[in-house]
Amino acid sequence: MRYEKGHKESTRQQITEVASKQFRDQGVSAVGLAAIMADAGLTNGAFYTHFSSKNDLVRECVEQTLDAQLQAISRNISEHGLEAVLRQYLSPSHRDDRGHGCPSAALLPEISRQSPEIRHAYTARFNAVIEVIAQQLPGHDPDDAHQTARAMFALVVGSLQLARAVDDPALSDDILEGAIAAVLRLAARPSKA
Amino acid sequence: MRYEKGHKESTRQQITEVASKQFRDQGVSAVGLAAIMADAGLTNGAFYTHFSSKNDLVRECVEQTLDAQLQAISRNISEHGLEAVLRQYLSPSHRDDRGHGCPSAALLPEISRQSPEIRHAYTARFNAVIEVIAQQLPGHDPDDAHQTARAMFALVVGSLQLARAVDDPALSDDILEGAIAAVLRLAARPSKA
DNA sequence: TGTACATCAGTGAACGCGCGTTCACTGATGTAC
DNA sequence: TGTACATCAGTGAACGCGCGTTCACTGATGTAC
Repeated sequence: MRYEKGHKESTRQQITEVASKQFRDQGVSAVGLAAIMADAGLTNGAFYTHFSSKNDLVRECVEQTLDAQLQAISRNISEHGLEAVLRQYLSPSHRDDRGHGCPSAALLPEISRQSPEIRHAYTARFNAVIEVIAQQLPGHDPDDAHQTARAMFALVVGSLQLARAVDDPALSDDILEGAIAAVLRLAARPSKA
Repeated sequence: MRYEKGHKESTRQQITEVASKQFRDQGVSAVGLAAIMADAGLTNGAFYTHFSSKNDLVRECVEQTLDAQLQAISRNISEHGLEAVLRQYLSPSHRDDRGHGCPSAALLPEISRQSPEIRHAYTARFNAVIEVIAQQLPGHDPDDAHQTARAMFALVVGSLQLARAVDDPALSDDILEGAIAAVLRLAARPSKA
């Protein structure tokens, strides 16, 4: 072969990584394939030897970034605990680095407008991360733990989005800090004591 | 004049309403001016007698929809109370009608990528709605009321986005119900009792 | 061993189309003299 | 009173450009005989 073994797979991975960053930075519909391919060091036409369509690439990016996030959260929770993960998620450095951050915070409204298979891929991974969070809520009965975990997730995603949207740095910091306090309150308190 | 008095203003309003719906339905960057103008019953070129650019239209839409939402929330809170507003916000009918719903839930990540003036307009109106919510939290001291109000807002926005993104109707309903319970817990409980 | 052919990742130009924006023009009305 | 001109919301074609996608081609390597 002209290229060493695994070359095509690593090129595909390179495209996916570049695209995942650009999608989170600028939004899925605002990024064109030409910009992605140029950033990946390739020309336009090569795209279709790796993906069948832009939708196919978006699905791959959503799946990969969510899988990576799930792994990172699982590892960090078992190593450092839920509160440490929470503080990292709601940190200024995460807020200021959309391109490598949480896909839900960067793309949720767009995900709800994507194709059925992308929404399906999102749903499965959302449930997986909720499962991991729910296991950190031992004071709650199982149903309540899941409900609470979903609310905690919604709270941190919404807060990160708000912290990124407002143009007042002090307010942005307050949003992050207030969210940490609120999530800890939700986590600490079973709804039926 | 060829047109009755107030004609131009009502045309501008018509464009803004059509655009606000389409932006929330499909996202700002996915909607073109031609589609907006066609829906408003006009041709392409007339756009620039009303707005100086697409950015100008987006700013107007963000301002108007947020102002309308603030008025609606204020009125409904004083008439029906915070919990009723909450239940309406997190209702299936709101979830299923993006086009006429909360601009934050439909557009937050995109707002964070818009021009400085749009982010500034967003910030002012975000603070206004937080003020209204904070006044409904009498058990909290002022700083805590604002922090809690922000967390409540982030929670409902994030939950509505999640309820729209997942492809499992039962899960979507559970997200909305769990969010109601969680927001009420945040509202009920001062962080320092 | 040498040669003909198959493979295949990637090139780069082109497809039709829609984008945001510009502009010469229309035509109904109001105003000036 | 009649006529010439100003006003202005809206028309519709066109601008240059980028979109997602297609496709004939390249050229280095592997395989068959």
